[in-house]
Amino acid sequence: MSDVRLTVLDRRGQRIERQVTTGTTAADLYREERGVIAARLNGELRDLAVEPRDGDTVEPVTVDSDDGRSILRHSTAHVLAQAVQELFPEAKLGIGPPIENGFYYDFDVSRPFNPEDLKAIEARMREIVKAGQPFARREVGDDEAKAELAAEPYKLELIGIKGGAGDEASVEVGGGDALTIYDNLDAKSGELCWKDLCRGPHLPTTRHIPAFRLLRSAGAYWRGSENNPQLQRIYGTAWESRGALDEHLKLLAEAERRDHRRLGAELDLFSFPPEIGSGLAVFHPKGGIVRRTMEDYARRRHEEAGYEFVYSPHIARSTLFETSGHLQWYAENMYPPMEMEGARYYPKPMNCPFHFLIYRSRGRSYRELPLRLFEFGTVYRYEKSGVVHGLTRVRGLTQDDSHILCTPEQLSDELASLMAFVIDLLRDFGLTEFEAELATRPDKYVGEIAEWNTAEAALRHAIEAADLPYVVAEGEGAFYAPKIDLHLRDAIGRRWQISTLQVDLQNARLFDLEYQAADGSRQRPWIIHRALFGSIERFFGILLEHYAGALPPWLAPVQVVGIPISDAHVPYLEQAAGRLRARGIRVEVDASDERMQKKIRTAQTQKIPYMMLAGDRDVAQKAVSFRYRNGEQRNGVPIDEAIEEVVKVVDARIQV
RNA sequence: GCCGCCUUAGCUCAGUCGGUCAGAGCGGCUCACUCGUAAUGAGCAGGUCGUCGGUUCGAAUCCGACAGGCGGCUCCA
Repeated sequence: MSDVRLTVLDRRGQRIERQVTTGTTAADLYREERGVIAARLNGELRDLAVEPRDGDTVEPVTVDSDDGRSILRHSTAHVLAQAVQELFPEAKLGIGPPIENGFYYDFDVSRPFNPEDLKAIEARMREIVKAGQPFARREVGDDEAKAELAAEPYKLELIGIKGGAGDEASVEVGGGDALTIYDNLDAKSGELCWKDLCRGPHLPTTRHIPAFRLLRSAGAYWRGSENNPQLQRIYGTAWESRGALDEHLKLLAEAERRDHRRLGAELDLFSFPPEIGSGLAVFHPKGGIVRRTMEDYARRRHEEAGYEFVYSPHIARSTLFETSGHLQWYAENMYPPMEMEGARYYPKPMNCPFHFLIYRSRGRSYRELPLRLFEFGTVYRYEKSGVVHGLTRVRGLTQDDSHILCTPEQLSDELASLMAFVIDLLRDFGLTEFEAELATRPDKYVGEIAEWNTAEAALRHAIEAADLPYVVAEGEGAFYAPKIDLHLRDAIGRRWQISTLQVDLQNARLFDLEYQAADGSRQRPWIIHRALFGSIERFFGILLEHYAGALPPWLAPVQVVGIPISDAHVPYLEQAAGRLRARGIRVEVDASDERMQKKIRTAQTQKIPYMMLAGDRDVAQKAVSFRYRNGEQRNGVPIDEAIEEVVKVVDARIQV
């Protein structure tokens, strides 16, 4: 009986109208197509076992697509949970969703997992994969599900909150529809091996897992709240092929190689002496050069863009932070106060109140607006001990902070040009891929909703004018302002948050900021807060990772190192170095006792852009020989030309 | 802050069952070598084994607290 008419797409997207018999499954439709592990039925992801009905449209989902990988990872998470419960029968199940590049599963266990446990679990998983257990879906009623899962308290809780979709728990119960349980069956006997409450879809069998690896275990709060019990989470990764897994593991190793904490020590850039305190960095001379170069360049660009430079102290009395609302809203992120002369002084967590006082120090005219106040302002924030991380999450940080005060009419244009300025400056640091996130009014907020809406609209306009890809993060704004967080992608595709732009009307009122308008009336200015690097420290760390330590010559602490073939050539190189120095180039001559080969190795590991060698042949030709970071060399370069080459690259701020 | 792991020389790390276990490589210093594109050789110096407390005849080693770090969670520039 050919009574079911279907529109069937193949993996190339070709549509074919087909008539099949009742009971034909998606698996039957794609029997000939390799790598198809699920189907999209009228746009919805389903198991391959699904039986399409008359008029349905069926598309294949291959394991190497985004959806396919998610399904693969979700199924691998199930295999993980099955292995854990077989080895640790007392383990209670939390949730086990796919995530970017992998999956995890949370368990409530009496004892946390250790690395040996992970090995044993992974071994058991391989057996389950090899056994080729089918994933079988069945729908159950709420009461039925509760009875079956009586021993799984967390699953019961999920059933209870079913419908509250949107979080990761929705992977387990979906939103609204009937509950489903997936049974893992013995491939031969059909006997039940394991089951889990799950929305699906899943791979046809565990054998369809080509490659996976468990990565680590860690504590994680149940349903993401620190008020809930802490479960033990196991992270893993799964891929459509052995090769894809290896690629991913290589990327992880590459990320480790680029770790700015490692590079900071290896290149002698900065350190975190425990004597100073957790999350408080010192920059060594070489790191200092990089940082100062970054700052100098940013300073110059800001000057050109009409910013005025201000300075403010690191501490202020409590009354200032009462006015700004920080003590009311932000106290838990602030360092505790110092008592003096009957007053309490707090280290500042933000620069804004100081800049507002500068604005308020005298009457302001609309003719002065937009007024752009800039400061490399060092602030201190109490970060919980567990979150401090290298330069990207510290307790003392310097923001390239500014506050722009403008009229309501200027707001939109100012934001749009600011956005262009931000992107342009970041591009000069060699960053090219940006994404914006519009963070809107949080639950804890001050001010009027109408003002928030105006501010949010202005920010949205700025993003759209800059033609940036963006997402909206509902409720993620600061308590006093909605904001744009700008993210960038680094050289190996990782996402970092950097710039932040906020529009704020609260503080103009809190600080009673005014300007006199053309008609003689007094008006409130709008305020734009913005930090472009985010913080100098964080940006420093991001750049280091982006470049894997091989900074472009204009930022490199040492731009050229002179390497003599023998001692006799030191004076010759010193002379060339002197000429480079006169052109503003940072150059050293390695006059140590080491062999020339060793000096090259040292310069290479220090990632110095230019090695300038000189031996008898070069001296005879009034030349030097270059060796570059990539190992290439250029011999017999006339000194004048060599100098121009370096100066040109540094001035142009290009990478070599 | 929470869970787990870690802390031995400037760095990276050995150190078994609690008893010559204070060790190596790199780095530093000294001497010799003077060399054409990623490690010349020899010698020397460096450590209250994170800190404090406990167990023990005896602690780098076992236990506890604290500090710092690492991986996550929560939070976030």
